[in-house]
Amino acid sequence: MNEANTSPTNFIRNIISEDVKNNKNNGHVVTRFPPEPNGYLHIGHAKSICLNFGIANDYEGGKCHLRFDDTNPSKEDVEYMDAIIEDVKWLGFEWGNNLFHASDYFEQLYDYAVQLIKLGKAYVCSLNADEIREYRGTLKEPGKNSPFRDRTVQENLDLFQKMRNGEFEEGEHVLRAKIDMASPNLNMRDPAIYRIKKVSHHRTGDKWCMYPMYDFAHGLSDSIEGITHSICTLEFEDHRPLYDWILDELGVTCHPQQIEFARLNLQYTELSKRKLIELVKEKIVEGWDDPRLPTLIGLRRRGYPSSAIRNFCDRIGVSKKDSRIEFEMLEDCVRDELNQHAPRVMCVLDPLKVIITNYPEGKTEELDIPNHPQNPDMGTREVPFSREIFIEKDDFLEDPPKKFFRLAPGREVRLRSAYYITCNEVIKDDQTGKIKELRCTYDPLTKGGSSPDGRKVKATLHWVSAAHGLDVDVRLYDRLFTVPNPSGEKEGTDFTDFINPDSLVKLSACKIERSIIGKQPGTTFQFERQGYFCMDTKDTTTDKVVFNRTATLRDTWAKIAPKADHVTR
RNA sequence: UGGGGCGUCGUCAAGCGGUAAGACACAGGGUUUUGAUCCCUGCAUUCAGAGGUUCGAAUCCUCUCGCCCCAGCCA
Repeated sequence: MNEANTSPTNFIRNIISEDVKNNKNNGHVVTRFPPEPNGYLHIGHAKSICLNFGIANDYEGGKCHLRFDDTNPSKEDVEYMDAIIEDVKWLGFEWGNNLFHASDYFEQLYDYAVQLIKLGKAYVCSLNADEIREYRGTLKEPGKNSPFRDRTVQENLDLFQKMRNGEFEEGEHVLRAKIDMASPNLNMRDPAIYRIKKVSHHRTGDKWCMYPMYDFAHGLSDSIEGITHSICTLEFEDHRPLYDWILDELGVTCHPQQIEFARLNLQYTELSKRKLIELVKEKIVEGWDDPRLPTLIGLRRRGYPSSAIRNFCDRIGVSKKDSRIEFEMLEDCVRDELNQHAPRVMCVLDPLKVIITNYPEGKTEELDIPNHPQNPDMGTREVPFSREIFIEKDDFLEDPPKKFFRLAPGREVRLRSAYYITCNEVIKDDQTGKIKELRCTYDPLTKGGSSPDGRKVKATLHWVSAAHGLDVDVRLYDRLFTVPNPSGEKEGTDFTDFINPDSLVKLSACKIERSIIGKQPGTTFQFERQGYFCMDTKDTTTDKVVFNRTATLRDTWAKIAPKADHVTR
């Protein structure tokens, strides 16, 4: 293993390290990530991708193949295949020439099936689907043999050839492995390994009218590719005896070791493909790339850096225990990354006009402001300051509670990197009584944000010059569900019952400093004192910039405020 | 007695017979021109429970309890 940049160890890496030490597989390590192209990748897949590709990276000469498990053309599509390739690349992994498809092996797989028939270990069964289910028995009772179980090899060969030739209709026959109808493991009760599907395949076209099942295709694909460790999720644990049976009966030289780990569950979201598809198809969200979704394409649009996701996958570890990760873990990874690299900028989400009465009318000063307070290498930018500015509505309280130390009548605060201002007057709307604007005075000696006499102010506010600021749309995203485990609530409820109505709040007429002009969509900034925001790649146009909130900043005030004696606005 | 798997801090997770790492969360404190960041400090006498083996057990044995997965011609 390489010394630097390796992921934390886990039980799978322990097994592999032991194998390498014992020179099993001549010391080679080959893994694979085998998605079915029937949906978009999500953060749960990222766990598997980081595991498989991470192992390949960390072991000398290690490889990880990207293989599409495309054995069911009625559910799969090239659209998904392209998206998956894009997502794995984005996550930062490479497979070189090792891009494969189970469909690449259809001919070999067919030969293997023929071989199994010749071995007397597979037969064509002419029971229909319902009958097969009946014959299978139940969890507690054994199944019974199919009446077609004892067809001769020749008869099976003949029938199987005819299946391939398209001489039968869908459902008329299936090819089954001949194992044990009394096995306590239902997967071993003569599982179907080929079924007729008169559907054209996105890669092989109309060449085939029958396709291999997962259990048959998967292990053999692994074997054909020389995979050493076939890592999959827990629900396949019961399939391992079948995986091994197929490879043993066929006597292949490469017999990979299947190892199972627990799939990722994340609080306040859903990671099942079926449910994600439902959210998209029912238009509960705006598409696969909706920033509220845990899909990689959605997270990317939301502004999550791939490094944050990789780091998250390292932090959560790998084990066989069913678990549900707290959302805070992911958020911390995102903040950790963005805090270091996101340039700072000021944006007022909910503007309140402030007129600085003693500042000369018509005057504009260009202030030089650092792009990152802890990292001078990120440079500075010019931000115009003038007599009329906007501050955040939340940053002023006419009658502040004790612990509120932002702006209030008679109080002095700092405008970030600009001046100290003191509020003298509150202008209200005659009709509604709502605060319309503030009249303040500034101290010319505090330019840059510090006073020569060393007096302190308790708060620093972000601001945007009214005449110079740009109007932008901002989308505030929050968790998609109101409960940690939407599918695990009381009986009779559906996960869609718990959609968070406030998961998306659209703001318009937010005011942002104009330094963002010319910046690329997809760039993530820190809006000082607000959070991290990513310029939307889809809806940003030349005359309207749209930002997606990636994450808020940690907000200690939000914790204190409800406990403060009184908060009025 | 259908089969398979899993139970270590609120959430993840190391640990593999020698006396409970780490991360997130949480709670205090310090620094601070972001109530951010950063920095300190605290946070499992105990490993689902009960017995047993041992000088010594989260680790080995026995039983009990709890949770997850499996009856697609899906993957």
